[in-house]
Amino acid sequence: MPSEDQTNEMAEMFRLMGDATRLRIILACQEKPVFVNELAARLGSSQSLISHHLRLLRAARILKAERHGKQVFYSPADEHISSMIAGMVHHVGETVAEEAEP
Amino acid sequence: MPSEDQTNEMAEMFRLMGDATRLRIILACQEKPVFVNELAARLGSSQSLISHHLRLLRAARILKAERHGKQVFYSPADEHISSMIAGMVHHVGETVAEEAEP
DNA sequence: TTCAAATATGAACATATGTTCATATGTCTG
DNA sequence: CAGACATATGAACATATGTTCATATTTGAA
Repeated sequence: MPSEDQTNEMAEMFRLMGDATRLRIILACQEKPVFVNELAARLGSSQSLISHHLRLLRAARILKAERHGKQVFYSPADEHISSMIAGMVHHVGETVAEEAEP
Repeated sequence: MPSEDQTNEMAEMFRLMGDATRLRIILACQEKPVFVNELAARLGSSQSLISHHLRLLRAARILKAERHGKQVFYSPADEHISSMIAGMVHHVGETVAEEAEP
């Protein structure tokens, strides 16, 4: 049983992953580092919105930023998070499949 | 890469786990089934609040309800969710440890 | 240095969300 | 059936949160 602080930190992590825009950002960064404008283009969101969300994801150490010239590339900061995301992807994959079967 | 529907469902799951009260409810139900008033007592929250949250967790199939007489016992509805929670517990355990070391 | 490109930040706003209070519904026992 | 116990539900409210618009900051090139 996790401590109260740990529980709060977990909740904060989940909360950050619990917004569709933010989750899409996270997913988009899983394969290879992506820079901000590319994220905005892919997700069809404004650069400002993406940047606001990236700040939160950076602060929570879910993503890390790396600058190359004018562009800032974002990638997963933590392997645990990544594998948990992968687990959830797996989960919804199976859940949807089960519901469609009978 | 998950579909848009799957992404939304993932986000919804994470969102539900992203509230401290709800996460505590989920954690409390992991070991053995717990009934509503016991949850309220353990978490120091009102019965009403717990019940509201339980409804959301039921609807998302994170917890399932089972009635025994007057009491309704709640337990994990899905093993994937449970193992993901466990993974996150592990994660924050290690993260806190790492930060405390140097 | 000056300009443009890329990203970050701040204020403002509409909406979503957690909590409380009151009350309804369901269930066992006398 | 009546009454107590356990849980569920609805309305109301204060606050948190996602998004937009405007603007600041940083970086590379001419």
